[in-house]
Amino acid sequence: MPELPEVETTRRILEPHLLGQTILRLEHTDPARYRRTELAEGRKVLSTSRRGKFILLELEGGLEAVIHLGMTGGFRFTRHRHTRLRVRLEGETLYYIDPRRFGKWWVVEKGDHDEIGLLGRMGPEPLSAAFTLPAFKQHLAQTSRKIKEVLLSQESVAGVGNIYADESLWMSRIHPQRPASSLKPAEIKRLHEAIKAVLEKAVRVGGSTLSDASYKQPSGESGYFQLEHNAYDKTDQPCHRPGCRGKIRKIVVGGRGTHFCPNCQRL
DNA sequence: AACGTACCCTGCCGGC
DNA sequence: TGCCGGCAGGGTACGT
Repeated sequence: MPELPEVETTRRILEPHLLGQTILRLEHTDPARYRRTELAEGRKVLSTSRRGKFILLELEGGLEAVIHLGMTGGFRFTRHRHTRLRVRLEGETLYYIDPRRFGKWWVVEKGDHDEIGLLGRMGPEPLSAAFTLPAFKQHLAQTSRKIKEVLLSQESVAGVGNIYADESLWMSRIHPQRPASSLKPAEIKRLHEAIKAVLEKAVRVGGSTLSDASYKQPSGESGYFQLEHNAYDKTDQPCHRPGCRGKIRKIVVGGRGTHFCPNCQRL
């Protein structure tokens, strides 16, 4: 589900439930996926943050819980059939759900991310000042990989997944299969701005809840960005760009379903 | 370095 | 109605 806007929405909703609270127990039966969670027990949550698609909880005692939601991970405030882990707090229980079990938890010494390789090589946060046009330009110049694959790799910019890659490329009128190093300065500038605009808007409306509803906010409420999608999941529908007579097509890029307008996103 | 493929899992949808 | 293949927001580990 969860790309940057969904993860950030989740973090914002959880934060007031966690700050200053003691994690009494983290109950689960899968120590391979949810690692060293016993170290968090009995400790207070000092702060919450997000890096790309990871949620980070700073804990007492110099520890940190790192959570990746995978494809179908999320939280609920009430019991749920796909509960994989229960977070017992002083006054309530949070239910971590994950039907496909691609999500993972780690409890580590704060900042010790050796075990989580992606965290170490992840690019800048797209909604922070660290995501500069010159740095983005330089990253893209270094590789001939397809631009969509580069966006999904997390290494040039953090937190962009399949939906927001398609939406950003549509907005900037760039074909998903263009070699990254072939993008012209004006195109990179459009893409840089599109990534920020798309993610900002999506965060503002609580992310995307698709028809299968695998992502919802912890209360069960939907996000609303799916109403603003222009490419993702719009196969065969007319392109929304004013004056464009194209029709959204679906292809496979980097093994992922990819939606784009062949008329205004040319190879 | 750049691809391709398989894999980790479960649920849902469309076609037959 | 029922079965079955295909597909899904992510990421890793292989091979060539």
